[in-house]
Amino acid sequence: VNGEEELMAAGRPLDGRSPSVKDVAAAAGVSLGTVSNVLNRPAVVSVATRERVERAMVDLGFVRNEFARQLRMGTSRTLAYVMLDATNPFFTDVAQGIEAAAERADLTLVICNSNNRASREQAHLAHLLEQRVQGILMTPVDPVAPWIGAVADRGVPLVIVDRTRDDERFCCVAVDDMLGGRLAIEHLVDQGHRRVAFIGGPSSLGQVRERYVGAQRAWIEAGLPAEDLVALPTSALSVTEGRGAGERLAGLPSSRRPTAAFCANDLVALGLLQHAIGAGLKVPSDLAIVGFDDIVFAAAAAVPLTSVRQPREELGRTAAELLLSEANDKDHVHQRVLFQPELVARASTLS
Amino acid sequence: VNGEEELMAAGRPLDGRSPSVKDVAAAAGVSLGTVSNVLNRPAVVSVATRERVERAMVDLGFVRNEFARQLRMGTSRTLAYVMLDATNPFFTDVAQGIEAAAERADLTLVICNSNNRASREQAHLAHLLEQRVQGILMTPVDPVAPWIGAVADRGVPLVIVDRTRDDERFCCVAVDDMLGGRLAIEHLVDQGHRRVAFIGGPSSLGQVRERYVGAQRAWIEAGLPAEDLVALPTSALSVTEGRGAGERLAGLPSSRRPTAAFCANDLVALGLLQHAIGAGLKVPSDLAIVGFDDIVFAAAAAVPLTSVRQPREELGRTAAELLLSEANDKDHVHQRVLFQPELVARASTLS
DNA sequence: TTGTATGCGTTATCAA
DNA sequence: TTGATAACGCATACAA
Repeated sequence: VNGEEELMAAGRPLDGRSPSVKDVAAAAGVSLGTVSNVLNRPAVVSVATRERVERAMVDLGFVRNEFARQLRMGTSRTLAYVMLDATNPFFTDVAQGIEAAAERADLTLVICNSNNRASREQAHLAHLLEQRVQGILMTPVDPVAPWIGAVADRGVPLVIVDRTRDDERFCCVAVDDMLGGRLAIEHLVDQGHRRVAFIGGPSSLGQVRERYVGAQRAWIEAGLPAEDLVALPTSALSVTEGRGAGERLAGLPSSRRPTAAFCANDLVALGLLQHAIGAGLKVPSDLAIVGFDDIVFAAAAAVPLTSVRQPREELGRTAAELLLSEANDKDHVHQRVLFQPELVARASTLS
Repeated sequence: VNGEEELMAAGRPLDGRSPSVKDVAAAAGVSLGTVSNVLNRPAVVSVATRERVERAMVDLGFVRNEFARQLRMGTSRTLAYVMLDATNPFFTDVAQGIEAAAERADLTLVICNSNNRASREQAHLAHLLEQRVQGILMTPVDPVAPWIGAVADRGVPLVIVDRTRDDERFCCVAVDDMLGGRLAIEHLVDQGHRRVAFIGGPSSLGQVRERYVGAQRAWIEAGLPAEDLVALPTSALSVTEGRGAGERLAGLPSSRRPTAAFCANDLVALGLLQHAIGAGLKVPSDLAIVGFDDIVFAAAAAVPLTSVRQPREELGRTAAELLLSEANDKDHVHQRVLFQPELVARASTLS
């Protein structure tokens, strides 16, 4: 009788849907619980039946249904990183650091790209909450957006990466942008520049503001007149915007034209550099350029780019570790980690 | 009695777990089915109760459990892209194209990074199958890996991006790498080069092989001796490997040293360029360089890089559209789409 | 060592 | 218009 059932079960068609533990159980002639044991506590089941079940699994092409599994278990094994701009190598390096930490903890990392749009960010966040992810790392479009706090309020561990927000509800891992701005300006002043452009935007980006403020302070402390640090706002931190800024810079009357530019990131700096060279300017003698991030392409640029280096992978790794700490340690206390950037001087400022 | 129950329900603690439809129903004093209706067919429920339920939802901070939802529905609303190398701007551009198409179809895209490792790729794929994703796009480490066919056999729509494989089970979207290799070599021969290096690897990468074969054919057809197209294998397509290849190139006896290099991608080309400039070589007069992909940083390089351009976003978009077609159209027929690359000549080869 | 029964949170089918 | 109830596939406590 048992054998007959087995044959019938094995022959039963699955009409398109993928085989479940129940199907495997039927095919192997065992109970559903035994199949589950094979999956989760193989030690507890006899070798003979285990082999029979495993055989049935491969025959049927059984694949665990993660939804059912995690519905039952109540928690998922995935981490998420909501990235600000997937085309910026800085963030992909941060993601590498996160991924390394996630892999060590045997968690899967899914990466979402908000592409600098608050609406996308919000949509991703909502989706991730519905997915009951273990935790979320994010580089927000705007760190003070209310929905970020809402995530933390729901009890989902959250870590802000490369931004800060004075909030008791989550950890932040960032780089001291104000110091970065200071380093850039001190270097340019050291090199003898007395009129400098700050290029970057939009000013809604906190890191742009902070880099600018750091630059301003260093400028004032050097005893230079405030109006000689001229801000050229851009609408994004991209190569294209950098090129555009180059045009506007060239359009300034020579009396007011800066001899150096501090760009809010390397993409802008590379765009500016590209435009400058195209316009026949010599870098650094006609125009010195400092970038920010020290992405891998900065050193390979037309003129190797002086840049403010951030510890990219370490940023990601640390953020992931804080997230895991929050998820696992009952007495985790939120921290605000601030890394120190360092200036890497190259040909774009060294005459 | 009803009011009393409502109060009791509202007061019931959730001991940490997030509120479910049941909790919402209790808090709103309605049945579970009504809550579900509010979520899925709001038109069918009266305004008064709907508002009461919605109020209860925000009060409790209700968030749909995607696991339960999709367990019930049988299918998820997510697409996945298993990327080969997240730090290569080429692939992030492809991902942008995919994402655009996914967004239009109201699907969420999750990005996984195999980081050039077959084991990671396999792990990601297994996880995605367990997640019951609607479909998978991937740029495989090795297109003939058996587990790729296994995915298709399970009935999960799959599209190979930027690689080809002669297989009836899925679509491929790629660029004619052989033509790309041909274009690069024809251009270099046009420029008068008679000894050229092909730099790239590992040769297990089909696209490296194809670009090489295309180069070889064009070389032979130009009537040049086969041994004057010298292959310098690398162990990866990275900036670092490009620099290393530069050293090996410099180490060749001058009689056998090529006057030009065709690199299997732009990262290698940028590394080579960096090394060449560091070694005091003039590009292109001492060494001409052609890259592949035309990533955004190619034009901004130390010497703007001649490169073979691929339609990156279009590649991604087309792949995603084929995937959606396979997922939705009953009579979808698998296709092999091959885009034509084009050579973009810049200073690194133009004297 | 194996089988049975229950529930996770949701949607869908009924009946009321 | 609403409420009761049955799956979805899995893991587990408990019974055998």
